[in-house]
Amino acid sequence: MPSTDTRTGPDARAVVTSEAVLDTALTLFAQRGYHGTALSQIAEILGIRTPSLYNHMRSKQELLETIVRQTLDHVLADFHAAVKGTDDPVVQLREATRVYALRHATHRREALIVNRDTTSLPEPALTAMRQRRREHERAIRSVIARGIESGTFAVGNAGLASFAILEMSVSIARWFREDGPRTAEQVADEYAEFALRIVRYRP
Amino acid sequence: MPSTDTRTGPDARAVVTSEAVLDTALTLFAQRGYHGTALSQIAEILGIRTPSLYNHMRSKQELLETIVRQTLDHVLADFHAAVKGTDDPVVQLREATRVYALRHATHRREALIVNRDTTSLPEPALTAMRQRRREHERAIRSVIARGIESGTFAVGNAGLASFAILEMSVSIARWFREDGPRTAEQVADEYAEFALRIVRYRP
DNA sequence: CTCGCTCCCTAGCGAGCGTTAGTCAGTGGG
DNA sequence: CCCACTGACTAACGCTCGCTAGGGAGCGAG
Repeated sequence: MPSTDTRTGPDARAVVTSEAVLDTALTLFAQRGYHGTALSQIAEILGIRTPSLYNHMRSKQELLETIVRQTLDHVLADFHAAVKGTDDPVVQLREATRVYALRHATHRREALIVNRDTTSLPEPALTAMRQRRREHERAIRSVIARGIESGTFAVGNAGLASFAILEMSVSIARWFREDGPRTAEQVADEYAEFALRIVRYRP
Repeated sequence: MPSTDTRTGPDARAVVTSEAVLDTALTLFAQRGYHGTALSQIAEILGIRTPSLYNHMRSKQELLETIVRQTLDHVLADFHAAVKGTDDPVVQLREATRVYALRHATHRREALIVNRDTTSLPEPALTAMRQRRREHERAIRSVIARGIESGTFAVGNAGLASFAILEMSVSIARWFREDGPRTAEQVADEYAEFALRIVRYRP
């Protein structure tokens, strides 16, 4: 949440941090998209004029790049932590899906921006970010492939299954509400179960 | 594909139809997003100047609205045709998923635009389009709910499952290639099978 | 007290946007 | 043959965009 000054009145003067700028950008980019958001809108919410934003950031593009890079790094870190403890494809796929789904429920704005606006990044950032996503997808795919090899999973094509699992999780960011009937953890558990069903793991 | 004049040379004069404008908009909106696309880019591809576009359309917004409305209408028509012949939830869910997935493979550009840029529509079109999507989602959900009631499906929550099934299908538009290893029909069949697995239908 | 730093402000630049108005060349039908 | 229509053009509009320059108020440290 943007931390503005507590003073009010005619000569109230907002005091803004770079975290507040990033947070507001997060909200607006998620709502209207990167190209659909003007810096003036970010500034207005923070209670300052547009040029003052430049005390806290270098450019609009840098804002987007920061958001995307941080998010993808977290996703990869989540994944590696999730699969670390075991070699069992069942546990690995369940855990990898669970943390991925959980992140999309708890960090909805970041997820929406990454999925909608990554392509608006300039090169070379675009290629770097695409590579991070591919890395994650390939890792999931190889977990499924090992499960197929060992006869634990029964699915025609590991690639198709990995796409389906990843993208159904991404969608959580679109509909999940914190004040809804289910907690983020409950939803993540359900989706982890869906993932195992897709690869037809029968306990 | 844009149908331009066959003449070439220094004084070649492009001749453009409104279908060609829509088609080019489809390609660019899908590639760069609605806000990320300028009319000048559409005009350049068609080989005309920007103002000439107005001989074939009313506004940029109208282009987007046409794309979204047509696509969602086709999705709903697909669905109703798919479930018409039977009351069996298994067949209905498989067919509904199959035609939805198939459309996302064969009409990738439309699907990408609907999913990314629907929120850029002005009211009241936005509400109308959201309602069409909800209608579709609710219809899928009720198929699943009937399957649960009859004991054919075993899944905790029909809503969660319907979201997962719909959104994994949407993702096809992101990776499918016509010249890839699988045909659109094959992919659609696989995803229809995934849908039944998610609701744990055991043949 | 005062110096220097932080961070806001106003003013303004240059570019690009979607859109309108008005013009003119080519084409097909009477 | 000519006239109306189609569909391109140039010119220009008002607006918004991201961003820069330069100035000044408030605050903490010495």
